[in-house]
Amino acid sequence: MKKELNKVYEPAQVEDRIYKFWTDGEMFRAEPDPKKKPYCIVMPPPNITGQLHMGHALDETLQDILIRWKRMSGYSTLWLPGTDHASIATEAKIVEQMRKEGITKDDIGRDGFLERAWEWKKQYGGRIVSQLKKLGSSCDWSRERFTMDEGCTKAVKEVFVKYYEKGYIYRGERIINWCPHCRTSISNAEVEYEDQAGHFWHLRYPLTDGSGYVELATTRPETLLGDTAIAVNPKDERYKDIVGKTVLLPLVNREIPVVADSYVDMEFGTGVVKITPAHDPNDFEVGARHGLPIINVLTEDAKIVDDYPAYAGMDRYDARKKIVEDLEKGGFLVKTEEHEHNVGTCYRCGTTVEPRVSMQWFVKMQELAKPAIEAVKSGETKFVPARFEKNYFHWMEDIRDWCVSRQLWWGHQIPAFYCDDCGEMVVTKESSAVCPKCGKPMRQDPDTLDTWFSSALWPFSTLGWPEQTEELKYYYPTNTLVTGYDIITFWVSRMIVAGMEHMKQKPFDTVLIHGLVRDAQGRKMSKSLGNGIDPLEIIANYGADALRFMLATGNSPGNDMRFMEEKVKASRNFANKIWNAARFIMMNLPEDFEASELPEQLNVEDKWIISKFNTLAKEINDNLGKFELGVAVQKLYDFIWDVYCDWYIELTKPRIAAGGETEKTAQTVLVWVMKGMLKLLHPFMPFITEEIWQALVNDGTAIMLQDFPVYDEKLTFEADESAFEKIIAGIKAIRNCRGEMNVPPSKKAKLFIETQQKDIFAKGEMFFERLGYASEVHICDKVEEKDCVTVVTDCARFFIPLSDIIDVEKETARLNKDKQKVQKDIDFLSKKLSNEGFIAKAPAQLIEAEKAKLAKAEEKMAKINESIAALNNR
RNA sequence: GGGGGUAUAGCUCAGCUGGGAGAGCAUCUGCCUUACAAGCAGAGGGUCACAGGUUCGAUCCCUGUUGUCCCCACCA
Repeated sequence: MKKELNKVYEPAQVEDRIYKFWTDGEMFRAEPDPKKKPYCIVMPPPNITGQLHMGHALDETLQDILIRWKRMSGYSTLWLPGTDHASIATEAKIVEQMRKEGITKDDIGRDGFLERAWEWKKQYGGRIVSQLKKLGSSCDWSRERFTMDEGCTKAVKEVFVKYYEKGYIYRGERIINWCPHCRTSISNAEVEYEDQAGHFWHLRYPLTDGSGYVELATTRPETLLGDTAIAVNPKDERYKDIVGKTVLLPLVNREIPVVADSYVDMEFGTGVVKITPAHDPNDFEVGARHGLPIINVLTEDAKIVDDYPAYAGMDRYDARKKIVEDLEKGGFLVKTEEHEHNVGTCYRCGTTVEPRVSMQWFVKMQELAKPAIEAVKSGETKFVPARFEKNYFHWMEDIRDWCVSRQLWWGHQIPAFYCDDCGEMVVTKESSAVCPKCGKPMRQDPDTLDTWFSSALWPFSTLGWPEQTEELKYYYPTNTLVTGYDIITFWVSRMIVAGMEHMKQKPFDTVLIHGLVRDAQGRKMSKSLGNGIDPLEIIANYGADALRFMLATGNSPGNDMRFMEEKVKASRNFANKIWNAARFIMMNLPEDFEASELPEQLNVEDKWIISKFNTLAKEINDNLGKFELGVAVQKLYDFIWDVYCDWYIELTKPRIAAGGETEKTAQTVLVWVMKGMLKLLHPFMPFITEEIWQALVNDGTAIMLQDFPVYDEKLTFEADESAFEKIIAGIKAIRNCRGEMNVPPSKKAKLFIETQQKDIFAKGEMFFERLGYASEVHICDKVEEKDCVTVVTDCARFFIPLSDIIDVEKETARLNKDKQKVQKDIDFLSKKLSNEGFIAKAPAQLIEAEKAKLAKAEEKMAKINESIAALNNR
């Protein structure tokens, strides 16, 4: 049954082979199975432009842990992978690539561009997928999807038409956020606001009746070209007289009215605002209320339009400078102040967005949002941690219409068609349309849809919707969505909206939110800072298991974490620890060893570890069920390292040396617990656990398809567990004492144990020899030895004759220190137990436990006193 | 302007519904004990930010303060 293992675990020689073993065996495949319960996770589709980064690594790791756990727990488990076409990001990449070749989009036209884009997708779209595999992701790759594949495209059209027919989608001329660099509209969610240092220019506009000037302030003087009014608050006494008059717009010499609008804040600036409906969302509103004309002064790339020859073709910021100069020359500039203001930027490229009036498609969100809000309010869908529900509600309850059209070519082209002759418009799922009025072929809207429009449908489009597939029936609603808090608004909210509207059911029951992986200094990892860490490099150096383990450890849902290489190293060391534990077991197993059930006859230490393992299995399941992956992994670490390796393995060594039946039992228990630990650990460290499993069990089975350990009451041995803890406490006390006295392990000494519980300690004799460095062990009612170091626990005194190094003074001091500690315990406990309130109100179980503790402490105190007295009487 | 996170050992962080504070790394002391020096056995180190409150009992719940980080918001 056994195979030789290398001394050091080398992940690089294992991982690809194991991954192939899984995929060759089609072990990630999921099929609807009426005999099983479904468990489904749809993977947040990474962008095809993307390279694997730490954020993905964390996201994937968490999902894979859950999926592997559920798979082993008997669910029909589908983890559905895929990628996102990422319209803006991908288009930008291709445009950039073409720029290097000296060509533009217009040179090759829409079809030529799309051809290039698909080519690009073919070439790079698979890159991120192969990187995901390196992490050990157990997705059903046979079901891999792409947001622009046939099925998703069908779903997108279906939804668009349905929304349109129900009146949820409309087309209109609105002021939207425009990115002059990406040359497209973007939605509110895609704008990031940041404070920027700027100026506040105070200008004066002359009244046309010659009665003076009106002073106002602006942060954007270049938009003055598009001013169509100035506004004051109707309640503002200062300006009562000028409302209804007109002013002459400087530089442009256009006569524009002074209007009264409550939007104007009297306290701010001069209480007068210039109104530029085409370039400011508020001004747009004011303009609409007062019927003001909308004058657009900027081109798509934020240059001044040709209508203003003095500035035509100038970039908005150059124009700003020139206009301020000209205003100054003309005597219109009163003063310039420093001013910090909040500026919207494009979340993709960081360019300052330009509010711009244009014809766009919108989704009316308010009605659609209601069932989505209700789904979370009612607890149908839960966020973990729950606090993110507040973010969600905040966004949803104040939701604006969603601008879904993009002036891009890479994406789902809007299924709307226009007749150039009569202006008729048709919205249809068909790929072409004929004008119902004049019978002529219609032209499809050139715009594409926001990337998030298709990802909003991801939980059901990937399962086959709009077809009623078996998969859709079986796996929808999906179970857990794992994602970062940064895309709750972009994606999570829109999936819930779409799920409630089209499926009439929530898309998933839990949203597990994780934080960001930051660098060691706590900064965001970013390209511009160059502080990103490549997960693939970490995998190459330490192994995927170490990276996964590190990402799962010491991390709680929703909180950011720092990436530190030392943490990966610690995880790698842990992997190595298990590796060597397995190696130890196997090198001691006989050639003909057959892994078997636990024997009837078990030693107390066997029952001790089996019982502890049983508790562990229960807790791991509990923690995973509550999404406390970090807690679960910590418990596993402690059990494997401290309980199994540092204690149990050491305890088996004398038995292995002894041979015979006790050796055989030890081997059986060693293997039994090891197998159980490997199974518990497998979701976290899939590769090494599979590799060890293969070597240890060697019967062609895969650990990833084994049953996950669960609590089994037959395996709990409370009495044996606590009995053996007494032996451990004794050994620890002896080691502690020897350690303090700097006695090396090689210096063995006799050990006399004085106890009332001889039967218990008798079972530990060989352990006191091996782990307590005793040359021989004597257990008795009363020890009369002289010149002994004495060590005290609550149920025994340990006498170690070390006459050559014993120092009465030091020994007394040591015992007194011990005594002080115990006294503190006694004080604490007796105070607590004499508190009437405590006795009256604390749970009875706790009171009993505290009483027991006090009794033990008092017992220990008596023993210490005895020892001190003996020392003094020497 | 609203909303939220966070404050725990020198560092990075855990701590499940309130019942004597934990890990990793770092530091110190012993150990090549035939699975592992990527290791073993020990040690030191914390008024759980501050001030109140609830409670028999608070790191945990409530209020306020301070520091820090984030999200949202139309103030020209």
